[in-house]
Amino acid sequence: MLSLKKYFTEGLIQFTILLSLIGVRVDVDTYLNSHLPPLREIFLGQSSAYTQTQFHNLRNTLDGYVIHPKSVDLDYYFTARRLLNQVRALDRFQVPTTEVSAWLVHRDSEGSVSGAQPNTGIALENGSGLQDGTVPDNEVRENGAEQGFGEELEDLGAVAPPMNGDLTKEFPAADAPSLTEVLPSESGPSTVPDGLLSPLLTGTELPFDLEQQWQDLMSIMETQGMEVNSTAAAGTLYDSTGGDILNANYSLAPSTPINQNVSLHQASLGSCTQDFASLFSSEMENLSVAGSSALLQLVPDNSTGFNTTFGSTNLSGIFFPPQLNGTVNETSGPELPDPLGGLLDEAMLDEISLMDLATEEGFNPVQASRLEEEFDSDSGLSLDSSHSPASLSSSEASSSSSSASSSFSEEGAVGYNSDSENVDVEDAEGAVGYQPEYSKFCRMSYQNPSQLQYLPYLEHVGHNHTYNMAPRTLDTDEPQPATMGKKSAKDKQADFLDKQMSRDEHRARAMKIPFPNEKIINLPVEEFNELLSKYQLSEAQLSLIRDIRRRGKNKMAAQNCRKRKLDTILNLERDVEDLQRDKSKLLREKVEFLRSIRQMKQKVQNLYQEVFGRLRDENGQPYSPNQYALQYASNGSVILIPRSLADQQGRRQERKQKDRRK
DNA sequence: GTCGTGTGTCATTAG
DNA sequence: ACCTAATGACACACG
Repeated sequence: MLSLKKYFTEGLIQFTILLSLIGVRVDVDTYLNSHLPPLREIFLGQSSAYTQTQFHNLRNTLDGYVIHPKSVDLDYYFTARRLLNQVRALDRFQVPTTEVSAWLVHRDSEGSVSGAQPNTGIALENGSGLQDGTVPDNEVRENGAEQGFGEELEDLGAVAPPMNGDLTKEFPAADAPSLTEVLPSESGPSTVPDGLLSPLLTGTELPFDLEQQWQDLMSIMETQGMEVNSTAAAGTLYDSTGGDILNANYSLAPSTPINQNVSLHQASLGSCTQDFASLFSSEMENLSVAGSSALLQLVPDNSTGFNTTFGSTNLSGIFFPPQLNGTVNETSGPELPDPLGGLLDEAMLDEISLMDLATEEGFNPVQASRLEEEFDSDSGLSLDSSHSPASLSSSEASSSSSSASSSFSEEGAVGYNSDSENVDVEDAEGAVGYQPEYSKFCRMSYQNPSQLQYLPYLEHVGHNHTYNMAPRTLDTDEPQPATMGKKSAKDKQADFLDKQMSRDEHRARAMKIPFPNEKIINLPVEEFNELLSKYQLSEAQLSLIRDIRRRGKNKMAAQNCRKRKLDTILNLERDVEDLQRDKSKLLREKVEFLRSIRQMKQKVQNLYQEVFGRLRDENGQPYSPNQYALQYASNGSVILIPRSLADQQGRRQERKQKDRRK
């Protein structure tokens, strides 16, 4: 089959070359299954990448280069490839350029927000609005977040739900203990109320679908569609619809939008719910029960102790375990090994997996940039415009430079004038001078000589393909150079049209063929047969005429075929250039994303350490990071669990992730 | 003389 | 069956 032969030779080879040059792996199945027409066409049908489409006919009928043969289908194909490349390059790790800024502010007994403790090192990009401590509680909720932080934090990308250290004032502690209950103030020991562990230990059901909220959060993060809801950030830290303090503090309000740039006015650990929700695994559903008494649920109490503990604390980020972060904030308390125990939500891990991979494997932005540079410079495919065409035709360049200024006709005329083959004017129909070389380009379906400026690689050609001619016929036919040089444009055009098929022309003359070869070749079959019928021709003449016609048509076909090949190569080179540019662009974007993710992880780490460092047990002693870790349950609760359990969870999480990727 | 390139031609195939 | 386009292969001319 022609299609198989053709496409599996030309088309497939070209694609192979192209794709190998750019280092792209082709998933043929993807194309075949995704109904992307180009590759399907290559294998299954018509493709203009290298097709038998009759370009010459297009040119003949539409005046040559006006219709560029560049394939739309090919463009479509490469567009599809580009998109696929983008997807592959990003590898699902495209995370919003996110910056988290969380604020921990406590309110004093008079109800005003105050920065009871100085910021302990976590950058408070927008901390000024709260640390004055003069804003009334409600004002903070309603105005502070919206005005003091919401605007400035719009650039921040991550979700940092607000914390409120004094939740109980708005939401009476009823069913569940608040975070502050397990976060006694530094001024005095606090005991964990009996009810502290109850929500987890007893499996108390939360009125809110925190999992759903978490899903929402993740979806929002993934789509980078986070929007600031300052009200939620400041005032709706706790669900106003639920009386459950725990829920109020550690869960998102069901309808609370996740904010990309949230400043945590009135921040309390309760608001960490949203932070943790971004990170912690849903597996904590089980953990909350299995954890037994070892689990401490971080819930606020009604005392101000929480305020003194977490006041003016910037929870700038989402809690990330150090092993994910790679860098530990040494200024924010004791080192907290593996604080999250790998209980990050799969989705989150999925998003950052690539980054982790990158950072852990040394793929930092600098190296990425270097990689990019190497890619650009050492791709094995130099596609700069000055280079690519060179291979195409060194003669093209030379001929362009040498003869670009001269018109085609002049070039041809000179070239053929120097030829010794002079042909006399033979018949009245236009077979004027016989200048085979001059006519070479005339029959390439480019009827307008000016179009040949686009074919510089042809200009220098001055070959004499009369090698099969009998020597005697080559001597006297061609006009003298002097006369050619003085030819008028009209004469040149006539020559242009008449001069071709030197050998056949001579043969025709020798055989006394009564009509020009141009007619023999170009007349339609009917007219051609009619022409033959008008003359009494011998069998030898008829045979020659048919040979002339056949060769003439085949000559044009060969020229078109070569031109088509050349166009295909040029288009492929151009497409490779485009793909190179796209790849470079995507690589740059990738580096930027990696950088953003790293920053976000650092903030998360800092926030985690900040929160953990402020936790106190019933004796007022800090928890050892070697023994405990913060976890976030799927129901939104922030809990303190033994590290061994956290590690176990982390391993489980990793296995789950690995399985998912398989 | 050799090599690369351009061209013409033939044979073949498919539409 | 014939015509034509397309194309691989080959030979030749030329620089």
